[in-house]
Amino acid sequence: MTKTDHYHHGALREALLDSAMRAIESDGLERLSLRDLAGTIGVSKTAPYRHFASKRALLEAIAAEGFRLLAADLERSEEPGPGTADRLGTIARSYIDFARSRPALYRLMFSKLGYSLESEACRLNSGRAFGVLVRAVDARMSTGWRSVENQEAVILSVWALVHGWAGLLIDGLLPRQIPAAEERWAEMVQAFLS
Amino acid sequence: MTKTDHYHHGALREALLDSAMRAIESDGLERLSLRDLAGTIGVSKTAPYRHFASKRALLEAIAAEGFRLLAADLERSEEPGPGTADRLGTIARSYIDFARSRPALYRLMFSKLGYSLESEACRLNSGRAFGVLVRAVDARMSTGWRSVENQEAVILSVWALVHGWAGLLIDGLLPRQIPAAEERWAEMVQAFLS
DNA sequence: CAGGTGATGTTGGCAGTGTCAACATAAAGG
DNA sequence: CCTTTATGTTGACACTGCCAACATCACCTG
Repeated sequence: MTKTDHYHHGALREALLDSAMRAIESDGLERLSLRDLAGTIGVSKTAPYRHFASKRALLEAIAAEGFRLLAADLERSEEPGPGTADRLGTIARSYIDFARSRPALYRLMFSKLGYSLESEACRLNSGRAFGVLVRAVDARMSTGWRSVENQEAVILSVWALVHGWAGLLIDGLLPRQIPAAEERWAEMVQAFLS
Repeated sequence: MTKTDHYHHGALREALLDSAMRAIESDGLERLSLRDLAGTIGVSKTAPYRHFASKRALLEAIAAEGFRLLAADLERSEEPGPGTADRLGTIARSYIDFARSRPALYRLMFSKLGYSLESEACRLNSGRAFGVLVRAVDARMSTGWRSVENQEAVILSVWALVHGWAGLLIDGLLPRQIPAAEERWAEMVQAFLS
């Protein structure tokens, strides 16, 4: 035991979040163990409790981080660029890419069992993500349209469609030869908005 | 301890499935404990292992039962009756009603963490449920249409939409004043199919 | 620069969990 | 009647989240 073994880790909170996200992605959420996590990081079994009041609190923080990442991805695909033509399509692709690249995190974010909603950070960042969708649908529909109610329903429909598709994809319920799924999505929205 | 306390329960398997379904619906899936279950039923902690190889096996059986119930509901709403006009709408309502009345079960069915797919019963009954959807979309589109590929994409789109909406509903992500959600659904499909 | 104070990490322990091995009971069938 | 077999019980093990008591160290104030 050299003197350079730090008694204090220095960035345990970040290390925990990071390790936990990696762990749920590789072994599944239900196999996540705080003790294992601490062990892997090289810290004692109860050290995490100095940064998170409970396992649930850790998961809530992870979900919040997930919404932050999702919002960031969506906002990036909202920026003006080469593919500005079909902005909604681009956003949808980002959304589904996110769910696909971090399926366990995505499931956790919408589990409600329930992490998510209770935390302020979750509400804030999911609001940001939702905002991107709202703006995109707004832009597409702005050519004179009906009630606000109607608009809300359309937005939710679009969200439900993409969210549902993401779910089917990451839960392995789609036949293998449907890479065209996302393209089809674009058609659907187009059809609906006309 | 009277002599009439049966040493053998008689229908433990069914009692376990039943109690477990009730328990996950009232306390959440992650709080389900085999020992508690056994205790509530009035049997020793390891008795369940005579009927299920593991907790996971129990959950798989529950998921299978869920798909059986869902398939039954959907098939019932397929029968000729008063509301045969908009069959797809009726089926969608059944689907969403199912998810809403048994949210925890519905989540378990699509968890993949993962129960579901591996079991034969799950595959069979989810196939039955999917068949109902296929037939309904078929009927609606049969007025001369494009490729089979296209048809498949449409079916999956419809499923994704309803599935996604169910998810948003049971995870409490929809603003409270959207009871009109299901009606909007009908509009969307209609729009898409035209 | 001394010393105390608060944030961070550790040790030991408790109650609860899924699961296995060994044993007990009772219903069924020759 | 006696054995077989399905079913249920007991005891134990390794693991979990979490709490209380203690250790270490960075930092601030005198």
